This record gives sequence, C-alpha cells and structure tokens, in this order.
Amino acid sequence: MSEFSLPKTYDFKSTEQRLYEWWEKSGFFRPSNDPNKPDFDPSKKPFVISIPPPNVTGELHLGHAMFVAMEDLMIRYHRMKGIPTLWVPGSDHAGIATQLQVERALAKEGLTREQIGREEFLKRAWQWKEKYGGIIFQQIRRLGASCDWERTRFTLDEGLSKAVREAFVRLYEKGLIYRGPRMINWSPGLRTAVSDLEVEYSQEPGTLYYFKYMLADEPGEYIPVATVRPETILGDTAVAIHPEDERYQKYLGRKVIVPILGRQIPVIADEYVDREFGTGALKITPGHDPNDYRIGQVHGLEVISVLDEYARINQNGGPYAGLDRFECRKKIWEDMRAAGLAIREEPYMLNVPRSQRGGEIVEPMVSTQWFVRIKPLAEAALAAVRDGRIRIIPDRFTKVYYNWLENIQDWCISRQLWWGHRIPVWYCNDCGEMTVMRTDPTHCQNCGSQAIHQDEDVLDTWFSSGLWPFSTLGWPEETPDLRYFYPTSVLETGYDILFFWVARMIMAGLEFTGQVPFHTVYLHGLIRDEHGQKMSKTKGNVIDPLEVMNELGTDALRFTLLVGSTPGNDMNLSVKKVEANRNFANKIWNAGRFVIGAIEQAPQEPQSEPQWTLADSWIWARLQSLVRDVERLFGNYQYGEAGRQIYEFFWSEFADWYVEIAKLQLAEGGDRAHYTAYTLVRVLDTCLRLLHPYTPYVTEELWGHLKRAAQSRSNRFAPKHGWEEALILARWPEANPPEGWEEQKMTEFALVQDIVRAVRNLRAEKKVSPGKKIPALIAAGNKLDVLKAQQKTIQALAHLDANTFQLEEVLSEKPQEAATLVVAGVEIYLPLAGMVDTTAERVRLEKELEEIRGQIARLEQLLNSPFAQKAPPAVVEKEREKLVTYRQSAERLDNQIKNL
RNA sequence: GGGCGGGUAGCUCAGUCGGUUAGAGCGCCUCCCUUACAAGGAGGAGGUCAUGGGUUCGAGUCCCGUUCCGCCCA
Repeated sequence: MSEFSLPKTYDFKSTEQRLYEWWEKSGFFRPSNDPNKPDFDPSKKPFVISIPPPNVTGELHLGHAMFVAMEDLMIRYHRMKGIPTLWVPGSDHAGIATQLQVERALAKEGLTREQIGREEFLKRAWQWKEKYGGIIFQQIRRLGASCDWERTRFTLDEGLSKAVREAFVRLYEKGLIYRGPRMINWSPGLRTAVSDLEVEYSQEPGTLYYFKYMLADEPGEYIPVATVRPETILGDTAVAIHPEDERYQKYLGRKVIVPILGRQIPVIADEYVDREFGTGALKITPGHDPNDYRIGQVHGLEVISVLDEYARINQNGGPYAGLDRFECRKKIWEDMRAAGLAIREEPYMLNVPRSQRGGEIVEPMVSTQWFVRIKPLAEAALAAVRDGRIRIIPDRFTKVYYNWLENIQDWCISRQLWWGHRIPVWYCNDCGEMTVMRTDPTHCQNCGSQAIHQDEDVLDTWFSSGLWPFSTLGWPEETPDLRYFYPTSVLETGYDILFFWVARMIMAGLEFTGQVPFHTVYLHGLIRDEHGQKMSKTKGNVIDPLEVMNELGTDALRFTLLVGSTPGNDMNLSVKKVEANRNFANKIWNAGRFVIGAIEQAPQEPQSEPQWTLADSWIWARLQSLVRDVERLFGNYQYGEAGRQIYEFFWSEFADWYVEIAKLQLAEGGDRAHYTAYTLVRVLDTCLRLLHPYTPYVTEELWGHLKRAAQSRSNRFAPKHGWEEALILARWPEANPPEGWEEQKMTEFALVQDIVRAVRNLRAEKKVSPGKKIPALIAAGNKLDVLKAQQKTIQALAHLDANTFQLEEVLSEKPQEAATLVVAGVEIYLPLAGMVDTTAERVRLEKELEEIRGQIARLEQLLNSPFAQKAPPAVVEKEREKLVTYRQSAERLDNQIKNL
C-alpha cells in the first residue's frame, strides 16, 4: 500500500515543470504524422493551429493565458483523438512596441536612435530581442502549451521576411500596392504614420471656438464659423456652407480672409455641411481633416500642411512657426481676440483621436505613404465567410466582420520606423523611377543607373502577421509542411483583433495561396477584473497570471479561464475563482488517492462474471451520458459548458456518491471488491482523459500513478486498448449511444439518493449528531425489491442502525414516537425516543402534505389542459407518473398525521 | 447616428434541442477533524430570470416594444 501512497495534497510545484519537460523531451508535442518523415501518410487529415504570435519582447498577461488555455485544449483534444496535430508557435517583432523599448534603453545611456544611426540601432534591437525574446516562450510553456517548439517562428526570421517581400512584390506587380500622398493619421509622439485601426477615439471635454471669417470685399461683414482646433485655421483654404442655407447664400463665390495670415480663400457650397452644427458655416482645412480633405478634392482646393513631424507649426504658419500645436491654439486665439475676430467660446465634448500605442493625440495629415488597395482583397475575404468556407464563432461576429470589410479604406502600410521589414523599393537618383524586387537590386530597372537608394520606411507589423498561417509553414516555398498543414484548422484569438489580424489573414491567405487560411475562427472575450472593470496598472486591479500560477497552480488558472468563459463574451476573473478550481484539482487528486488505494485492496482476479450493483450501473450510465454530452458540446465549441459538466459529474456524482458506496462494496471483498475497484478505475481513467485538455498537469500526474498501481496489481484493470504511454497521448473516450437499461437504473438510484437525503435532512433538523446510528423502519410498498438490494447502502449513507433496521412492503405495526418521512411513496419511520414532539411533528407533516397537495393540484390541472394532447407522449407520461407518486405520498402522509 | 452584447441568488456567472419545482462557485447560517480530500463532508436560507406584450399545450430560453449598463463602427 505504501508503495503508491501519495501526499494528501496535490503538489503542483513539484509536478508541473517535471511533466512539461518530459512531454517536450519525449516529442509528444510534435505532429504524429510528419510530412518530412518517411512514414508520412498524406491521407490523414491534420488539425492545425497557428499561435497568435505574442510580442517578442512582451511579458505574459491574462490575454496570453486565455488563448494558450483555449488553443491547448483544442490541440490536446484532437491529439487524444488520434488526429495528427500541429500547433505552430512563434512571436511577432511588434515594430512600434519593441522599437520603443530599445529607444527607452538608449535614452538611459543618453542616446537617441538618430545619434547612433540605423545600422547600430538595428544591431541593438536584435540584441534586445536575443536577450528578452525567449521570456514569453518560457512563460507560455508554464501554461502547459503543447506546441511544437521545433517549428517556432519569428516574423523577422529569414523565411518570414522572404514571405513578406514576396507578398509585397506580388501586390505591387498586380497594382494592389501604391505610393502617394494621402490623408493619414500621424502620431507625433512616434513620428510615424499609423493605420486607421491604430487610432482610438475618446470623448473629452474641450472648447468650441466661434470666430469671424471677414469678407474680403466688404469690410465689417463676416461669416461666423466654429472650430474645436483653432490652430488649423492656418491651413484653411475655404469656408463651406450648405447649398440650401439661405443665411449664407449671398456669400457664395466670394472671398474671405484667413485670420492673422490674411490669405484670401473662397466661400464654397457643399452638401456635407451640417446646417445645425455650430454656425452652419464650416472652415475647410484639407491638410488636416479627413472630411475637409475629401471636400477639398471635390472642389479642387489647395492643400496646405501647417504641421511638422513633431506636430509643431511649420513655415506655413507664419508668425506661429515653431510653436507646438497646443501652444499655437492658445496663442492664435489670443491674437484673434485682440484683433476682434473672436466671437465666443463654449464648452464642447470633443471626439479626440488618440494613438492606440502612445496615447497622444493623433493628427490627420497629408503624407506620402504606401497603401494597399484593399477593396479587391476585401471582396474575396467577404465571399469566403459568406459562402461558408470560413465560419466565425460566435456567429454574431460575422456581421461585424462584414460591416468592417464592406466599408474598408485603403490600408496605410508604411511606418517611419526602423525595426521591421524594410520596404523593398529602390528609387533612382537619376531617372526617379522605382525598382521593386524580390532580391536587392544593384541598379535601376528603368535606366540602369547604380545611383539608387532604398525606401527608408518599414512595413506595418500587421502586414507580416497577415501572412502568419502560411509564412510559418514555409510559404512562398512549397514545403512539405505547407502542403500538408495548410490550410490550418482553427484560428483562435480575442475578438479585439478581428480586424487587425483575422480579417487581414483571410485577405492575405486568399490572395497569396488561393485558399482560406483556416476554416474556423473562434473568438474569445476579454478578461476583466471581478467586477467587470478593465484591468489596468493605474487602477491596480491587474491579475498577473504568473503569480496566480505560482500560488494556485497552472491547472487551476486554466480551468478557471476555460470554464468561466463563453465564446465571444468577456469574463470577470477573480483569484477566488481560481482558488475554487485549485480545490477542484485537489479533489481530483484525492479521489485518485482513494481509487489507487482501492486497487491495492481489491482481489487481483475475480472468481466469476461481474454482478453489477445499482451504484455500478448508475455511475456507468452517468459516465457514458457525460461522455456523450462532452462530445456534443466540444463539437459546438462549448468548452466552458463541457468543463462544468465534467466538474459536476466528478464532484457531485462520482466523489460524493459513488466513491462513498464503493467503500461499502470494497469492504464486501471478493468479486464485489474486484469489480468495484474496476469500476472506480474505469470512471477515474475516463474522467482524467476528459479533464486532461483543461487541467493537463494534475491529470497526467495522477493518471501515471493510477496506471502504475493498476498495472502492478492486475492487467484486468487496464482499459480496453491497454494503458497508453502517457495521458497526453491517451485515447479520447468514445461516445456510445445508450443501450436501453440506463433510464431504469438512474431512476432507481435517484430513489436511493432521495431517501438518504431525506433522512440526513431530518437528522439535521432534529439535531441528531452526525455519527449517531439511529433506528429506522421503512414501508417500501412496490419499491421493496429495489430497496432490499440497496439496504446496506441506505443504512450506511443515512447512518441507520443495522440491528434495528426494518424494511417491509407494509409495516404490520407503526412505531410510536417516530419522525416520519414520505419519499416518492416510500414511508420512513425514524423512532427517535424523546426527540419527537408530536405537535411539532404534526406541523412539519402538514406543511409537507400541503406542499405535495400543491403539486398534485398543479399536475392535475396540467394534465387536464391541452398539454395532455399536444405535448409529446413521453413528456406527458413523465408528469402522469409524478402525479401517481405524489398521490401515494399524500395518502401516506395523511395517514401518518392521523396516527400521531 | 448604426450595430452588437449583457441585465438570472448578497457577489461573479452557467443555463445553445423550449419540457413544466432555475443551477454552480464564492459569501451567509447549523453541524462534523467519519482512515481519499477541513483546499473537506452533511444539511440549510436565499431568485416574481430588467420590464411590457406576443407565439406556444408549455418561455430564463423564440418574436416585438421599453429601459438600464457595456462594447464596436461612423
């Protein structure tokens, strides 16, 4: 017995790392069917996930924990089903984020990147990556991620860089990439362009400034105009009014004077102008407002840029040149006031565009950048979801996806950064033409001049991420991996990057491989604190997954994330929940200890065929039903619900009831003990398999102990197909249809449970001490046979005194001074001398009777309603049976009350 | 302005075949260290499922309206 004795508490600290190393070293994470090996079988369909690549120098947060838990669950499940499974890990160079980190480090040395130059900076950035780039992978390992680390990729690797280059050149050659001046979002803090998606809008209090646009040809006359950004007045090239606005008709076609600068600009008419807003007249700054830019294009207005890359006023700002944009705002308004041009100010809620990364206010500017002509790509991506080649889960995000792609704007892909894929375009100093090539050119393709220089910019990081599902498998090379593992299966990530990443991968996949990159998109929600607040360092409500794992174990964290969430919905996480699941892991562990003990106690060989007890049959029926439910739920991506059901089964049915009854059955010895141990092993083994994708560590560890204990005792305890090498590779339980006997066994067992619960309840009510055995008499009526067989079970679980226990069809003599119970027509008498107060007993019984009569009335009414005709017969029959039982109970209760 | 999600026990949430007495964890109350587990066991209190209507034999679940909260897009 001592040979297999386990500590009383599951010790995840001594388990997790050891098991992970064993799994990894044993090659369990590699696909079972590898196209690079001689025994490869191309006919087997693999299951493949590409990891959402974390920032290479990032650190683990709950978002990572969530996707790792989710994807690892899917991967482990498919692996256990025997499907060749590949989970490709990797990381993202995260242009802006990483560059900022390196710059910050430089700043500590008092340096800027400009000072050390591009080459040196990149050297430092790579050093930084080497130093910190492995941390995130170590942390992901701690979560139990069973990805194939031998296939780890990085977006700036040679292979992936080649893919980026190929993609760029192909798009360029197809005319889907172009360069030109356009209105873009400029981040003055980062000094780069960013895409529309990287701008977030926030409501902030500000001021609406009303001022006079003086008529050039009529001194004293003016058009009142309102703006929230007075500094942009410097770039105004028109004032617009609504064509039907009678107030301003007379000014149409005339000129007004730009305050301070004195430039003359036209008054134009455009439908876009909102007559209700401000004064109804709109200043037009095509250089610094996207809408004005559009209007400017229609009306052929001049575009004047007044800001430099730091968002300071440039030379076009006359006296304000060199001022910061906000200083200028103040200064120009003061000056206008002094000049009598200001009318008034009023408080106003602004919709402020801020950089998603740096948080500073982004400026719309006209700038020469590279763009992807996105419409044709978007069309294809829309079609792929519309015709079902790709399914998005939960379904409601399909609409969000459509909506975004239907209204998509060209994608600005150039960034004024150094850390990233440099744009593969060379400009000729002589002829001015561009050379765009897959390999670095030595001369201009147009004129042959060697005086060429490469574009300074790099590509948006998401441009490379968009290629991820196929670039990681070797594209553009036709590698065995690409041929076999692409398209991948499921793309699992948070809904917050549906546009950033998922949609772009679909567009890129279709464009470059002609295939959808995955057939299913599964989106999980965001993780918030226990009251639904967003976690943030400033609020101090951040939960660090590493700390949680240190304190409560990986399994507890994983189970909490997986079971506490539903697809696409945010989840509120608290350490308390993780604690509860740490307790669950411990419960599993201890149930395991018990089962292992049972194995060691039970006879090794049975003498004859099994004679299953009611409890055996019941737990088996419940287990099979659970396996079916889990399979159905997994098929529906309902992992949370499946996990909850396993939890419930394990704790409330297996541990609370079957294990307790098994103790009695083991004590009987002989075949009964052997077959009970067998059932314990089968149920535990199956549960460990079902739980393994959720809680890989405790299940693997315990399963190993179970296996060894079973093997050393008897090969009769082995599963049908024998004990596998490890749980991570063990067969997934097979869902079998019911055989027909289950329903009756479950009903019978429910009766036993009801009787036991009723007695326990009454004991608690009467304050009978838990250990005390009390006498009992039962009039079982037509349930006599069932209860006779369960006599010992009922006695033991309800703590009844075996010596005085009586079980008859009807009792010849009703005991005096007994508390009485009626459960499903079965009468139970508990003679509790001195403890039964007749008056109180009458009250209790009458209350009970009243309740049952209520049920009878309800059911009678129900069965007399159209329900009886229209509901399915099985449903009606069930209610009829209930009614019969209630009537029986009522009758017996009535008698008991009379006999008091 | 458009779209989406949510409102179920004190708290956090499940409840995806519509089936007739709505579940869990935590918290609370009573009792128990019974040799798998006190990170546990037994029992208990606690809900007009936001609200108004509709469909149906039957609605937390399906449909329409209202309201509050949150998110996304413009």
